[in-house]
Amino acid sequence: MKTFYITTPIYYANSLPHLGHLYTTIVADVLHRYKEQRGFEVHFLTGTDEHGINIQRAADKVGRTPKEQVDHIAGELKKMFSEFGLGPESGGYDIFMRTTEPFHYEAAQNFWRKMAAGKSPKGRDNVYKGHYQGWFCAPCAAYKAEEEFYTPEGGDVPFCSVHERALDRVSEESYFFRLSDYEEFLLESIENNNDLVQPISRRNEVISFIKRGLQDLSISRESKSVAWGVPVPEDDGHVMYVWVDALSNYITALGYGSDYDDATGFEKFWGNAMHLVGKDILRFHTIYWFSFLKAAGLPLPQTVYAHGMWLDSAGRKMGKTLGNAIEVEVLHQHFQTDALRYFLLREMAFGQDGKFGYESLIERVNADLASGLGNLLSRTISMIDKYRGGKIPHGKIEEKNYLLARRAGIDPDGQDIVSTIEHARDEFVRRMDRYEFSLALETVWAVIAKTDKLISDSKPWVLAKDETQTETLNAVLYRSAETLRWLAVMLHPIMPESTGKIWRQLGLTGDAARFDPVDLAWGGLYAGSAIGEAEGIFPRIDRIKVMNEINVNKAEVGEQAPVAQAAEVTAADAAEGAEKDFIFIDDFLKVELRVGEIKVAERIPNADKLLRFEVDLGEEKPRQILAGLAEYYDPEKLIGRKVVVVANLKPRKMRGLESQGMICAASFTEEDSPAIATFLEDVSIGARLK
RNA sequence: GGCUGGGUAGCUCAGCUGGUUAGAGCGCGGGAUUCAUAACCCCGAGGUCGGGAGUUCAAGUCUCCCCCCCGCCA
Repeated sequence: MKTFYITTPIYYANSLPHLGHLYTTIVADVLHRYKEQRGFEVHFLTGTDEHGINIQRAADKVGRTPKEQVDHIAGELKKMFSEFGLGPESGGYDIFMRTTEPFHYEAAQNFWRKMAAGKSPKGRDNVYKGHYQGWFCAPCAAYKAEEEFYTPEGGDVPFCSVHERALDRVSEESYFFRLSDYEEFLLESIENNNDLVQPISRRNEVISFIKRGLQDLSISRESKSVAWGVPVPEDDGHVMYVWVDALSNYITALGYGSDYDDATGFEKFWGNAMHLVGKDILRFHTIYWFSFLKAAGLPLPQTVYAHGMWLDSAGRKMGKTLGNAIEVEVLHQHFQTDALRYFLLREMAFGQDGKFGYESLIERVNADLASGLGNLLSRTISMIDKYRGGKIPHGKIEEKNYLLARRAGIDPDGQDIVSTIEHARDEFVRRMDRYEFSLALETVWAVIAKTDKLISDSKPWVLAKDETQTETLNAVLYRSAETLRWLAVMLHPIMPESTGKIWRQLGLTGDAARFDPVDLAWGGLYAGSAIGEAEGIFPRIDRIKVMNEINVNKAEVGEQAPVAQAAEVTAADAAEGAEKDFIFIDDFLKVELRVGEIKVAERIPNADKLLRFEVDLGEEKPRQILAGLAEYYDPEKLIGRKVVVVANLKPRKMRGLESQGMICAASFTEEDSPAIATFLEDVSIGARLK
């Protein structure tokens, strides 16, 4: 049997689980299920990397031992994975690897011994002892060259330019790996094999990095300065550099180098391995890892694939400082796992960066899943129930009825739909095989659209009233149901739970997971079989409601939800004014009210109330205006709207953004929903109100 | 600074080796319809394809210059 070994990185056990962990693991899980359908015996590894100075420090900080710290993080990760259906109980990962396992110590040491015993491609010792002097960034877990740090004014300790914090001075005895002898080997391996490092753009970066020249790598620390690690064999005074220890996990977990055997085996799976990594750790997984493997006389993996990062909806990196991170807990509370899986694979062109916004997630769920796939299932099941008593009709049309079918706009022999869906299937498989998930899903959705059109065009509700059209109606219903069967098989890796529901509603037994999409043949749905009970698989999400819940939620989760001060006109303000004396026209004219068109409207991360607008007042460029309307309006729906703007209001800053004016809205009380002032007639942008 | 990749409809993006009126999805406006999760179907609006120069019968697509953005540079 063909085998496939898929790995996520083992996640560094110094921070709590976040979207990045979830994303990589979901992608791995999708590939895992897909490859299984395609007939591979798959082994799926994830886990935690638990050694190193950072762990030691993180543990010290919270008063735990390193082991307690890593147990805690590993536990949190497992918990998250199981909440999202990625645990072994849901058919997810096969092994949760932890580098503190005793067998890993033994195996990692054997891996080291093997490297040390061998010669480099240039015939020198792979590992030698020397002296290391330099600066080390603990958060990066990397030594820093001169151009990678700077010394702040008045200080004498340099700072890491990535982490903006002090580097550690390291001056000690160290083992080195003869990386400089591996340039040719690496270039040859990578350049001659397009699959080895993907995507191509990343591969090119790795190549150009190697071409600039490689230096030998320090691969140990004295244990008196870093104790939390795997001891260097035969030399307890040193522990291995975390990356040596961590990378080797991919093989030690398979039983390499120890007696440990989880019934899978190195020989069996190492021949076809794929490492999924974030682009930030690509170098370690290519240059270092490939060289280590070569040094130990082991073959390279099949593929190392570097995926992109999720940015916030404005395209910025997510992080604690900006407070714009997507909360895994919030996702779990408000969204189905399958919907999230779909979104993650559909929204990001795999390999590139992607933007993640709760609003776009809701939009995709509503448009693609509820209105698309879910609705197609719903209408199909409902019609079979209503028109055919819940039994799948046969789909054949006799020749004598061809004319009738044509009259209803239906291709009589169904060849049309069969070739369409076969073609889509081929395309889907081709794209999945190239990890083009987003495109693969687009292909499937084109089939959904086509099927919806088939139904709308043939109008089953009309056919149902015409006895001569019995067969035509049968054919429409059958084609739609059989198409859904195909869709369930194709989409299974992405949405295992929902496709199971589709499967059962079609009255099928067995499991979509067991079908290889390549083997799908038209006609697998048996005429006469009874459909299952109808059940909505993707409920529509009320965008405004859920967005508000999410904001409240985030506040509860502990993120500061700063009081958003809105530039809104309230009745209270107005009422106060009303008690005063009359004003003169001049007073009124001091207020410059102008017509503006909303060009951009969006929520501000973490702000419950504020929306950010860009309003075109016919000036050189649109003005940025903030208004406290987020609880009442869906920003997207406001784009293009003409509104009244107080144009000469003194600009002020809110949440760091300057508001250059005010959008007028009316409301009775503070609690009342405001209504934005608008025009019924067409009016030019920039026109003044008077 | 060096090297990549890119700047196409309000948003996200397709547009291979240059060839008739520049496409898709979402959003927006209108129509039609009722099997369905206010879903589905049809029609429409909206782009001087970053700017400039050039090659060509013909350029989003090739060349050069400029501007801007992303990534990599232990």
